[in-house]
Amino acid sequence: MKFLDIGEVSARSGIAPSALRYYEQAGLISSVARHGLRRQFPPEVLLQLTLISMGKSAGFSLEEIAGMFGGNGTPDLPRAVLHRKADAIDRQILELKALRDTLRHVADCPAPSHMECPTFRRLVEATARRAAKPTRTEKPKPRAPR
Amino acid sequence: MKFLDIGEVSARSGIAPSALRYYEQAGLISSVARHGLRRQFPPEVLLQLTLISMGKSAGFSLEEIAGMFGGNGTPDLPRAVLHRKADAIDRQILELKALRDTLRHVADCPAPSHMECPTFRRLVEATARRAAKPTRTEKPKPRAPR
DNA sequence: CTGCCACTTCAAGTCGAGTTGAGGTCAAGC
DNA sequence: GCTTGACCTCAACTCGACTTGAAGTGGCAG
Repeated sequence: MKFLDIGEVSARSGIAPSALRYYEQAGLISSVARHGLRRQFPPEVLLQLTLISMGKSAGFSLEEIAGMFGGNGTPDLPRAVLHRKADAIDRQILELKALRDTLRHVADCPAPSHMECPTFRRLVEATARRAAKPTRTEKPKPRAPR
Repeated sequence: MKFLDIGEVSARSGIAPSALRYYEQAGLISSVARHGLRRQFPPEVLLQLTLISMGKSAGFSLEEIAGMFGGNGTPDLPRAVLHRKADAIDRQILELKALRDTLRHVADCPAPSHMECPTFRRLVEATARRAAKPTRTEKPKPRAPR
């Protein structure tokens, strides 16, 4: 009875109905009924959508996100995989901190060319060193996180 | 004299030559000469590429990255803008932490449906609350960070 | 009962970020 | 002096994530 019309979901989540349909097709969310033609979603969908946008902003593809939290909102993945994802996020946080610090430094450092500023180089090189260790021996292709 | 051939740059950075050419076209990096046809890059390009991949993994578009660190490797943006970018990254870090915690919780919580687990809801809702404050009054379009 | 309007489907289009393929060039090693 | 292999250009293609457009449907207001 207390289902949300797709328009409702769209309004509350800020996500276009077309995108919601797309997500449903991709198995990220699922509607439970129709009112006329209109999809009706269970209220949890709002939580799921939050999860989805978190995942997206973390650089995961919709497919990966679907893997983390299946259409039911519960993950179908083994714990170990989830922990590995979490670890990946931790590494990404480190990178983001480096980027943030670099940015702030660049904003404040009066040096004419940052490429010569030792602080700058240190910041960037620290990251380069971290990024340099290849996680997988197979497939050295960098595989952009999109 | 001590320039790097594009092949060298590709090998050291792990970025395909085609991508390097693409970046050059996009104004993110610039070659300084040719050896025959082959592009020669100054050594700083490796630093710039590190910056670029940091930016990419932070979810910035190539265009935004170009804005942060112009082709010269030095930013052409006013300090305030850079600081705002840094602040945006800080917000993203918070989101990532929430996602990571959610993931870890999901991996460990034995509850049958996470949608009912109060810890889970708290985690997600905390994020939703943060994400809910609209930064711009104009254009409520969420504008995925890609 | 009639409109209206937000939804529906399905196909096609768009945008960013590259990759791929055809046809060409060049400097280095044999 | 050839051949080879890695690069060159330019156009076309791919892929993910959606959006847009055309043509249709159905509940609700008047």
